[in-house]
Amino acid sequence: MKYDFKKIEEKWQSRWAAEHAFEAADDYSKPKFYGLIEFPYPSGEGMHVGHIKAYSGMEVICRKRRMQGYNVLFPIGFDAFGLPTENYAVKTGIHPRKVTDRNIEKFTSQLKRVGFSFDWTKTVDTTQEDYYKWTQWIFLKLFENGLAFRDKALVNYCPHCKVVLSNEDSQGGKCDICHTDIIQKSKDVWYLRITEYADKLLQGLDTVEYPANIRMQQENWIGKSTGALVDFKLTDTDDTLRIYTTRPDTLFGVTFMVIAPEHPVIDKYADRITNMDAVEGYREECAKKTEFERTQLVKDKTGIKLQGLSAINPVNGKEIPIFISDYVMMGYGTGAIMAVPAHDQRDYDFAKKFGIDIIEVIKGGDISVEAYTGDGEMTASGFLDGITHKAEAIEKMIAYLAENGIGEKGVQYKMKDWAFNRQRYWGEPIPIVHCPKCGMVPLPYDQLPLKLPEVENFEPGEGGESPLAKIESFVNCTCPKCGGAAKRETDTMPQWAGSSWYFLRYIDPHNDAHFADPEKLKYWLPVDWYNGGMEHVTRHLIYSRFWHRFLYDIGEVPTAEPYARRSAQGMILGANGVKMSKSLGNVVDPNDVVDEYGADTLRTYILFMGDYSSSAPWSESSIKGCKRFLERVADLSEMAKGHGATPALERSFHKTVKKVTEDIEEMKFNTAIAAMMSLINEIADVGTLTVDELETFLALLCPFAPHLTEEMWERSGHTSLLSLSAWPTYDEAKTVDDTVEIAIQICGKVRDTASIPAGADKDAAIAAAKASERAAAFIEGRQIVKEIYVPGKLVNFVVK
RNA sequence: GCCGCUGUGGCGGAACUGGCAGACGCAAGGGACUUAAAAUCCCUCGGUAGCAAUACCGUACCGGUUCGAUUCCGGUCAGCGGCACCA
Repeated sequence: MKYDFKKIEEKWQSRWAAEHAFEAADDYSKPKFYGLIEFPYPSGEGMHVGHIKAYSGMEVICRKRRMQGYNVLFPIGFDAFGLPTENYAVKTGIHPRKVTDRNIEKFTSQLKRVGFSFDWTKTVDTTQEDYYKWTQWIFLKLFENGLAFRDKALVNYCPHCKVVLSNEDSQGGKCDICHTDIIQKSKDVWYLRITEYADKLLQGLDTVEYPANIRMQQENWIGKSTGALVDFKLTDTDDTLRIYTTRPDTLFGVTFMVIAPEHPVIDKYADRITNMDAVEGYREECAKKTEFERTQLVKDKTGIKLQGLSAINPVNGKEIPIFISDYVMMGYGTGAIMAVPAHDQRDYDFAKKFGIDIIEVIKGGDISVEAYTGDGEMTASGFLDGITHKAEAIEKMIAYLAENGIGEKGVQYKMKDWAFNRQRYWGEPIPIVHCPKCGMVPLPYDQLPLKLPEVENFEPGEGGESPLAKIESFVNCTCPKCGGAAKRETDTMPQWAGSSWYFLRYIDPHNDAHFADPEKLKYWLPVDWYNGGMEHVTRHLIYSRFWHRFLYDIGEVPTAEPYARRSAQGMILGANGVKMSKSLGNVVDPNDVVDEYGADTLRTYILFMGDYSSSAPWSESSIKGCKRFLERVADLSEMAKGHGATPALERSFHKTVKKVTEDIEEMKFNTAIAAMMSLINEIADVGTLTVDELETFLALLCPFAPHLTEEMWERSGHTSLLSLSAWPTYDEAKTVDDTVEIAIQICGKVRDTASIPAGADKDAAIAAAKASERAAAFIEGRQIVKEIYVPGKLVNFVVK
C-alpha cells in the first residue's frame, strides 16, 4: 500500500470526530479508566514537541485501555490565566481574552493534527466564567473553613513583576517567571493554610503510586522534622522564650541563645535592652538583604548580643546570653534557637567568633577543632549521663520537659503557607468584600461568578496594587452582610488556582449547579494515572493534592487523594543537547514534523527516542528510521495472503503481543516499538503472513500509529474502527520456543552454544554441552570440579 | 553540607530475579539498481591481533563477593536533580 500520510491522517481524524469515537460515556456498568495529562498553558509560541511527548505516553495507554474494553476519560483543557498572557497584553494592548482565545485555537489545531484521542467535549478553559465560578466557590469554602486568611507578613516579592510570590514560586530565591532575585517585603497577604495539611499530604503519599523521586521531592518540600519545643525563662521577667530543637538531648550543652532579627521579643523588651541603637542598626542591615544574600553568607556569621536581656537554661538554671543573628529565620520553628556550640557547626562558628563557652555533652569528637554531630556517651548532662543512644536521651529529655512544664514534643515543617494573592489582572478575582463595619465578608455563593471587569490598562500600579484597584465600579460595592458601602478585594488568585481542581471539572464540565455531579465523581475518581513534568512536583502536584484533600474533608469528593498513580516524562532537548528555547532557536514545531513525516511518524519517533522518563535530544535523522518502519508496515497489506505463515513466526507474534502489552503498562514505549520493528524484520524475511496476523499487528501498533493502522484495517475489509476493536491477546504457552540455545561456559566464559529442547533436564543439557568440541578443547587435560545448569540459559563447567 | 539518581559502541538507547553485553534505530563504510542523484535492497559495523577459524581486552575508575557481575557490596571520580545557616 502506498503510504500517503497526508490523506490518511485527515481522513481518519474526521472519521473519529464524526463517530464520536473517543468520547467518554457515563456508562457505570463498564470498568473506567481516567487518564490525565497536565493541561497546557496556551502561550503565544504554540506547542513544541515536548508537549507532544508529555501527552503521547498517556495517549498510548488510553488507546490501549479503550481497546481493552474500558470506559476511558482522556480529557484536555487549557490553564489560561497567568502572567505571560498579561505581560503580552501590557506590551501590545491586546486584551488577554483575545490573546487567550487565539492561543487556545492554535494549540487546539496543533493537537488535532497529531491525532490525539482526547474527548473534546469535556474541554475546560480556566479563564471562562463558568469555570472560574467554581474556583471562586472552592476559595469561599476554604475561607469558610478558616483555611484562607489574611495576614501582614514578610513575603517574597518580585520587584520586576511587581507581584507577591509564594514560596513555591520563588524556589532558589528567584522569581519563577522572570528569574529576578526576589526580595522580602512586609505586605498584607492572602494565605491558604496548606501547612495544616502538611501531615495529611505526607501520609497520603503512602496510599498512592508515585515514582520514588517524586515522592522524595514532595517529602523534602514538606520537610517534616520532629524534636522538642522548650521554654527558656527570661531573666527577671515572668516571660519565656520558646525555641524549637531537634536535639533536646544536648540541652545541658546550651551556652547561649540566638533569635531572628525580626523576633517580637526584641520590641517587647526594648526598654530593657541597653544597646538598642546597635540592635536596630543590625536589624536594618538584615532587612536590606535579599533572602538570597542572606543565605549566601554561610561561613561568615554576624550577630549582636542583646545587652540587658538574658535567659535561664531550664535544665541547669545557668544564665545564658541572647544574641540576634540572621542565621536564625523568623519563618521556621519559633524564630529562636538554643545554641549548643559543641554539637552544631553553625553554633560552633558563632561561639568561636563571639568567644562563648563550648561545653561537650556527647563524647567522641574533638571540640577544639569542630562541632561533633555524631553519637556517643552523654556527659556533663545530669540525669542523661552515661546514655549512649541518641533516641533514648531525646525521649528521656522530652519526658523530663513535659513533667516539669518547660517543654513538649514538637513537629516542624519547612513548607510554608501558600501566599495566594497576586496584584494582577488576568486571574480569578478573590470573592471577598472589605466592609468597614463587618470586616472581611465572603460574597454569597449565589453571586458567583464574580466577573473580571473590563479595564483599559493592565499595568500594575507603582505601589504594587492590582490593576483592578483603579476600576471604581468594581471596587465600590455594598456589604453583603450589612448593606453598607464597602470595597472589593482587588487582588486576584495565582495561576495555580485553576489547575488545582481542573481534573474534577473534566468529569462534568457543563454542570451549572455544582462543580461536578457527585454520582459522576464517584464513578470517575480517582484519576487512575496522571502524567506530567517534574517541574510541577513541588507546585501544582502539592497544591492540587491539598485542594482535593480539603474537598474530601468537607465531603465534596469521594477520594482522599486525587491521583492513584503518577508518572513523569523526560524533556526533549534541542538537537544540540540543550533545553529547547526560543532564544536558542532550537525549538521544533510539531506542525513542521507532521507536514514532513506525518503524525504517526512523529508519535512513533517521540516514543521510540529513548527511555520515556529521561531527557533525550531531538534527532532529525533518527526520525527517518521511524518513517521507514511505518512504510514497511504499509507494505504488509500486499504480503497478507492468508497462508504460508510459519510456526516460528506465529510464536514471534505471541511474544510480541506479550511484550507490547506489558511494556506499555511500564511506559517502556521504546522497547515496545523495537519489538514491533523486530517482528516486521522477521515478517519481511519470511515474506508472507496471514490476514489474522496482519490484523493483530495493526491492533498492536494502533495506539502508536492510529491513522495508518485504521486505513490498513479498513482495506482489510472492516467497516468498524480499529481504535474501538479488541486489543490482541496472546497464548503464554506459545511465547516460549520448543528449543532453546544455551551457552556453554568453562569457568564462566562462553566457549560455545548448543540447541536443546526447551524442557531439557540437567543431565540432557550437560550431555549436550559435553558434546561440544570447542568446549572440550578448553576442558582437555583438566578436571571438571563442578557442573552448573541454569535451565534455558547455560551450562557452566568449573575446571581445575 | 544533607538526600536521591545516573555513568554501557561514533550517537539515541537494550539487557528478566546475578547467567551469551550492545536488542531496536541512527550515523558511517562497502556493494546492487540508476546516465546520475534520491529512494530502495544486500553486507560490515565495540577495541586489539590475525588471511581466517579464533584469541585477548571491554559496561566511568579501584577493589571485593561469586562457577559467573552492566546487575550485588565497599571505596574513588564525574554528571544530573531535590533540600539547605531549617535549629
